[in-house]
Amino acid sequence: MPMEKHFDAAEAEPRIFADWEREGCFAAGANAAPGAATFSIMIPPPNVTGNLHMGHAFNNTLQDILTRWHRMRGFDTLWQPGTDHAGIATQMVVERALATEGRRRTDMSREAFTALVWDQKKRSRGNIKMQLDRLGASCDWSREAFTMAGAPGDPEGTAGGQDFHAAVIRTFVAFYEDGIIYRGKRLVNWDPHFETAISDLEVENIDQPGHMWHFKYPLAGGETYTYVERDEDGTTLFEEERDYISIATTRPETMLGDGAVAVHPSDERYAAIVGKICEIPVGPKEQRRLIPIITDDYPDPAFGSGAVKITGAHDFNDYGVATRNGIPLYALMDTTAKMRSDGMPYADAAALAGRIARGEEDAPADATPINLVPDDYRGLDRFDARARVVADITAEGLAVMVPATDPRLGARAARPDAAPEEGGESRLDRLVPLVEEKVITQPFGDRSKVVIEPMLTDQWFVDAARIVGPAIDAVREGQARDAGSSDGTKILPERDAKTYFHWLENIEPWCISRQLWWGHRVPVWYGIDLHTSSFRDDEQNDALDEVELLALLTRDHLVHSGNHRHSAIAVDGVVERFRDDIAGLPHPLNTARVIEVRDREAAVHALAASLAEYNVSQDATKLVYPVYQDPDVLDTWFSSGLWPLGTLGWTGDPETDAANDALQKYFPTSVLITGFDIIFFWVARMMMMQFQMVGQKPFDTVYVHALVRDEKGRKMSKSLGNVIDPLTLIDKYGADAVRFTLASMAAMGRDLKLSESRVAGYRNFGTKLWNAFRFAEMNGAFAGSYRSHTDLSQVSDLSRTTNRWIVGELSRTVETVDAALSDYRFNDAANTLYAFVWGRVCDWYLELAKPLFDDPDAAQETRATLAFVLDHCLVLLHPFMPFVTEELWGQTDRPGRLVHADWPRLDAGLVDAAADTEMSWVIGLIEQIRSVRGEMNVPAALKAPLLMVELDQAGRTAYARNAALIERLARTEPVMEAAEPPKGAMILAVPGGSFALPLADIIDVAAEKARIDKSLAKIGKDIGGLEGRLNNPKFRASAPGDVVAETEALLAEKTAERARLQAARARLAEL
RNA sequence: GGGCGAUUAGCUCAGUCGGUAGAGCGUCUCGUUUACACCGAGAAUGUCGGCGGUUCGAACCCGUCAUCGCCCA
Repeated sequence: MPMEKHFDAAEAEPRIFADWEREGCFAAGANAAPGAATFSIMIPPPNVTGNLHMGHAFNNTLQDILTRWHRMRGFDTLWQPGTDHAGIATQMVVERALATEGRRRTDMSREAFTALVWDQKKRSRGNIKMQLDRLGASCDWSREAFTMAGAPGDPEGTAGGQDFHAAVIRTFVAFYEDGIIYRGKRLVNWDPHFETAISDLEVENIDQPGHMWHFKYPLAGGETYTYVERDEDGTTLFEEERDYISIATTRPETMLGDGAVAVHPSDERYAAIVGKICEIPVGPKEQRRLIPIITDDYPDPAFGSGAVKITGAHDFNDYGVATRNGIPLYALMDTTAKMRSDGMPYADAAALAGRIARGEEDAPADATPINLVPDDYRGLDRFDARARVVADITAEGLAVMVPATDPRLGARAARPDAAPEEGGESRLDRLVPLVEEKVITQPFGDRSKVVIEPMLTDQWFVDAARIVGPAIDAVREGQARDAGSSDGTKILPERDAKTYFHWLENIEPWCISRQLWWGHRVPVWYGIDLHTSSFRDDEQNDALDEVELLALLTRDHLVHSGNHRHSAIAVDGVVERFRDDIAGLPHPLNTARVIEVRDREAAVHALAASLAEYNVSQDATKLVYPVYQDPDVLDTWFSSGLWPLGTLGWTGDPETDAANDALQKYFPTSVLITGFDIIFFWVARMMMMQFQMVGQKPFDTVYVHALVRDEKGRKMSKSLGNVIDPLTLIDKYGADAVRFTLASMAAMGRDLKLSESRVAGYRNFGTKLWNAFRFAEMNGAFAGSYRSHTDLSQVSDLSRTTNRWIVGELSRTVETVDAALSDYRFNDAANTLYAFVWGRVCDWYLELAKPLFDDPDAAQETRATLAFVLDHCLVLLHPFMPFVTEELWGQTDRPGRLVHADWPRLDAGLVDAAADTEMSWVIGLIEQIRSVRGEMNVPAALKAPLLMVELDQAGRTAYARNAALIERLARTEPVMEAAEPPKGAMILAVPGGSFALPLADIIDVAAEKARIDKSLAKIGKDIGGLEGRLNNPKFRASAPGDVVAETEALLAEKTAERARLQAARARLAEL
């Protein structure tokens, strides 16, 4: 039964994929040759609740191409799949679902909530796998990893043999013990929507139209100074007496937390008032806060008024100024970025701040308890507060006023008025508050899309600068490495290594704590520090009396006392250390049992209760020392930073790890394929973390790919609505077409502009391949004596040039494809295959083979050659188009599946130069005849007579050996010799001679003249150029010999061709 | 403001060592010749962004300008 005319992708792909999986074709080590080298790739883990977009399709296609290529070559291959737990994103998914029922996460316990997230994880994990399966990704799912596998609450335990959680926690503890991780109160990027800190990488700075307000900060005590503005030459431009300093700000609501006004030390305009005190022009009049005017290098004298208000707790630049100058950091907002309503009343806070500003009192190390939000602003959203502040200051007349026509007002500026006589009333005198319209860069959370608020909070940080060294060195070595060496890690394309270096060499501390519930909980436990100045064992009698107990019990004391803290992989590991902490306490406190409680509040409670009970019972065995775990979780990237080790079941225990075959075999991994957008997020951090934990690089090579854009070159985004879902494309065109499209466009470091017509084109390519097989089958290619594509003997002694030629072409193609894939030039590999399969095999070889099937002497070897060549097409295309190739492979009885077929190793001796020359000549002749026929409108059905006018020996031999092929493909009668072409015949100049098509009654003489004239013009131009070069003595002197020889040969050939054309033209002129 | 990249056929892009520019798609003409109309045959289309330099020779190397994009601040 003949094959169908098309490959039915929708039917075949799921079936084929299921076969592969069922037979374990993708298992680590499948098809490995004995003693084979390993090849391992770790998938960049997608978000477990996410969906794969075009970028993932691209990324995974490239990984699959490399994986399948190596597996067929007999490497011990592992492609490790898995997902990450995506802290914020996943918590968001579950919280959103809760919100539809009107519930919030805080309505339930942390355990109950995370149980819901685990459920969600279980539900969505299959989605990613399904999508990768549809793409044909040959991952080993039996080893599927998850960045939170084995964490408390994981219903699947340590599936896949990896306790990823343990690896993450162990790493944290190791870093903690080395002091690489530390806790600090610093300004961090705070996401008010998710109420968590995020790292600077998770912030997108976006330019937006905004405003800059100008306000007057009055000098305290009615002081005045002369404000003078001068130009570059020192000429006075403007001078006035002022009792204020003018400040520009884009964030008026933060004025409430100002600690100073800063000017540049070189700014002469303000020199007279440096060191003086000014007043923040907002808040209750009777408690106006006073702040000093200081100097710092940060203010830019040319920007705004040159004076900058300093709000250390709400701006990163101001934070620097404040810490350099000892200015207190006053926090103004709560975790949702509303103006604070906790802490002391405004009057007390303002008074305290005043004493600090006047130097009457030292600023506390932690100014957080001081709430400087005036009572009637408390609880307002930050943007509402901004409006209120602006309105209040303006109402009080402390806004800087300008004429309504000031251009800085932007669109709101009044146009210079029409003259009064035209009916306009002059308003030039009218003054309005100076509110500049300008573009301001604002930070947005990449997940929440809300404006990020710099906030002063306690967080955990990785001191990345301490561990960055080996990560930089390794890539330096990698970039410098010679061919064949595997020193260090090579980043491709090289330009991305520059980005990598730039970031690592300027690395900042990495904030790794997140105020979320979903994630690896920070393995640190706290216990209340009872060694405080306010607690004394007054009698020194080593026993607690009631007075002392009362002091301890004072709630305020416990709430505000410090902490002991210790880190270990579990609470058991910290018990002993807490015992040491309390060993120095009075008896019997020093014997208290260390117990774990839920949180700090519970700890205070438990301690108080225990002390109270002791007071009554005097039973020391009932005394407890409660400790509690840090409530925060770790940044997801901290755990994905361990991906290469964690997925292989690394534990950090030397003995266990030495016995872990997979770890020993597949680490370090061969290559990481990932997008440029996570070089910092992920690649750099993996480098740092693997080096720190095991002292080895995680990968030999990092291939960084670009972005998949829409066909107009725009980024695909939900808001633009131009997202192309890879599954939709796969449904429509099949996975092979999608994969081939992506591969063929994967020029290193360049964005892909994806258009559907391109995908359709490669779907057609699959059909072309399909029909080539259909042809082969109809001609019994596989039914004959053909054995297998690995048996070279059947193509080593071919009698026909056509067969020798195509085998040589195949050999060259294999070489080119291997070279391209070795260099990660996926596009070159794909395009080479396309050109070979369609342009050589289908367009020429199949057509040339048809007459050979009718030749009893050639039919047998031609069938074998055809089968051999087509089988190689399948093998070579398999990494790119796995489905259609596997299906075609299965059309014939085979010992195994294509996925495990041997990658070709062809002998370079298969290339036959004589066969190449002969076939080029034959193809050239056929193309010429076809071209002339087409241009002269010779009916396609007409078999044209063909005359050999003159021809050298090589040409005669070539023609004789391929006469049947030429006459069939060019649709000509058997050739006749003619000493002179008849009048009106069309002349074809070929290497070594010329032919004629005597079709005088058909052709249009004028058109034929025009055709030849055109050819002559073109050839004349070519000859002119060639002669120009050869006649230049400097060319002969400086150019390499082979270039000169090549040029001479080309000139000779062109000159001969021109002579033939000229002769033909002369004959036409006789008509 | 700093850094990186791009500019080649109508569109999307290749172009390795400097040696007279290629592919796919699209367009036009012709064609049901027993693999394929998701096809075949043929054709047209270029100031390689501008200017300058190096060179016997520049799409390629250098400088500069223009436009666009990305990253960082």
